[in-house]
Amino acid sequence: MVENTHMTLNLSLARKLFNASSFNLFSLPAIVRQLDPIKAISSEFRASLYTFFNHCYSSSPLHQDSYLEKAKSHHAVDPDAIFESLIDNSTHKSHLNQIHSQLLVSGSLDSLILTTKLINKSSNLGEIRYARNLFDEFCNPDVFLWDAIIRSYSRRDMFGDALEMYTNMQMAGVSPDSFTFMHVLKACSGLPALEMGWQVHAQIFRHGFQSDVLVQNALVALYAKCGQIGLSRVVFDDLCDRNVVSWTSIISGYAQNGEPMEALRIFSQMRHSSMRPDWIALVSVLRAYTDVEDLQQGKSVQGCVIKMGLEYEPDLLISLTSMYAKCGQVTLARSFFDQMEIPSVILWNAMISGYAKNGFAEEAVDLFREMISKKIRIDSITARSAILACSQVGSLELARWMDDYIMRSEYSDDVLVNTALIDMYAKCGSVDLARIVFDRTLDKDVVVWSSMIVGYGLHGRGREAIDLYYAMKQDGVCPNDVTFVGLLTACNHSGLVEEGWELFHSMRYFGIEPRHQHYACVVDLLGRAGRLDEAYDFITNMPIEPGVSVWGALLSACKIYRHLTLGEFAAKYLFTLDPYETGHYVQLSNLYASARLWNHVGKVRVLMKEKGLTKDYGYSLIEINGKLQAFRVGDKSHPRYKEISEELEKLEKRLKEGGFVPHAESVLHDLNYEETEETLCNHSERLAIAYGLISTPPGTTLRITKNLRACVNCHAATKLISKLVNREIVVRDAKRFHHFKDGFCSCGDYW
DNA sequence: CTAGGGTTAG
Repeated sequence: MVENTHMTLNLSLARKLFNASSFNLFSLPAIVRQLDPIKAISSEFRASLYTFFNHCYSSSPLHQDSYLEKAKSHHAVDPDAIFESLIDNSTHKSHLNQIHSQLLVSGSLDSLILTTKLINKSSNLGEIRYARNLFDEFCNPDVFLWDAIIRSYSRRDMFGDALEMYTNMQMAGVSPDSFTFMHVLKACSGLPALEMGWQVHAQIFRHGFQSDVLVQNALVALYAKCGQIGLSRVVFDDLCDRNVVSWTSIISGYAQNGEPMEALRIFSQMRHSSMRPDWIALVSVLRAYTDVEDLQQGKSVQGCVIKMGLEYEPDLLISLTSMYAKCGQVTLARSFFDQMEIPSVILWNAMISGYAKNGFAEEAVDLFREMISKKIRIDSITARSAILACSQVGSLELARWMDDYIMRSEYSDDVLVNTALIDMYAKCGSVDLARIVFDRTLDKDVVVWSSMIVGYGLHGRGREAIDLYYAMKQDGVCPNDVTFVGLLTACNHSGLVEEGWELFHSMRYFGIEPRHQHYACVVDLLGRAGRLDEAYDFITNMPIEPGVSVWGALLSACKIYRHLTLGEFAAKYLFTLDPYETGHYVQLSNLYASARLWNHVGKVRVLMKEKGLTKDYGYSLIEINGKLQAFRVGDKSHPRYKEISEELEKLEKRLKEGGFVPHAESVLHDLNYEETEETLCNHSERLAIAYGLISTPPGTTLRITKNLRACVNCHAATKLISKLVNREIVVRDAKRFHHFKDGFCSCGDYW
């Protein structure tokens, strides 16, 4: 039979080829192509060929179950189909390379379809340059090929290149399709480039895509990413055939633009329409609830998740973890975190940042360490969250460890990570180490400069903060509102009243509108100079309603200068604005105590009781050999308590000999001073110092962290101690750092 | 011959 002869011929040819070349899977399509032009092939022939394929595939690194399935059908012997399957199953650039050369051998390269597939696969494997090379081999790419290369760039976040290819495409006279617009718009939102987006929008009209759901959805996302949520809404409202993506885009758009309530409103509209949300839609909705911090409602979405059987969707677990972590429900968040089996950086980041944000800094650091020991790849967000946690722990040793880790990681040049390190060192007590990070940071942006300025301010090194500000301007970097918060704080903490006043007024030259914090700093400045009436005038002339920070600054100043009427006035505002903040009551109580108005002190205590407020007990932490030890008065649980109290007695004796007299008011009226900062502080600071003295070699700097602000007595005592024992003592209180040395403090006795 | 939307952080 003729057919049979053909078959035998072809099979023998195939065998010959098989034996001749060191045969591999990739040459299979070329062999099959040699078998052409046999179109009608008998089932017997196919069976033989199938055995052949089977042999090839089983010895190949690519497992082709899907292909073997296809091979049983008659399409299997189509070489292009084999190529297609090979491309689909490639996992490495070397595979693509072999396929490419076989395409050239078999003369299939003119098949745009296969090349498009090859380009798409290259970009999915991250081989963007290779994809571009493939593209460049074509003289007349069609729209699909253009789409493939634009998509490749866009998906790799190379938005500029994507837009450049789009321009080239237009110059080549190729008409875009909906996919072109989709990817071009994605590139515009990635940059983001609103102007370009507008131009593309016009072209979309010209090409008649105004009711194409794909393109319109991309427009909704574009305008949302550019902060033009109103325009997103217009596009969304004009869309008659909305799908689940349209709804998700507008919901997440509102959530991203700080309008979570509107996002949730649209979600309920969506539920009233017959549109069923999928898991991505639910992720967006959860994000909106996260911003609203409405746990009750968030839980109802969790119910929705379970009802739809999506509770094992990994990304929904991430969103639920993140939502609960952000709302402070870290235990609940942890239970979702623990449910997830596949490792995901985003999930770990959500948990770490959740811990850090809610005062569980140690847990955050532990989780970060666990991540490293489990060899889970971190990203720059992990690094930043972990660094943030370290700055809250406050241990300089931990800070050093973190810096060392980052320096050896791929994030040593990451500007955002370095900014976090600067902030961390400053908050862990060493502004000089912060400066080293600052100096090694390349391409300093305004945030890097500002962090360093804020750091100097925190430590009362106002001169250096101001010098750095001039250096920054010299460097051509424009200050922002945060820069000025740092500068003004620095001036406050260093007593640079005139400089601060001038800086405040220079803000308008940079077009920066002062915010509450800036006004509070000025009030603080004037207050420090004793110019209380001026401070009050300043407040009454503020263009914005004075808030807690402003009145708080005034009250502090009144306490220092014992200005009763003005202090009471400020306190009245504070109690209205923020009735449950213990600190304000303590401040007022201190004001009364300093004026020896003991019955007023008592009244404040009653006021606190009525509100159900309890005082925060003071404690001090000291870091010894990288370990933090906590002290509060009367706490005898420390294993070295006896030695500590002996040292303390010695210290008190030497203080007395050195002429230290405790603040008279607080000693006189034991019964009434219960709520003042003196009792709250409880001199835990001195316990920590005593422990530090007996646990470290002479001359070692002591680093102490307190939860409250410095109290007058402890501050005076610590100054003297630093001189008596010849040690530098660094104390971080709730607001700032004090560097005690030779009987002086860097704060100049004003805080 | 391609999917498109989302999650961390600031």
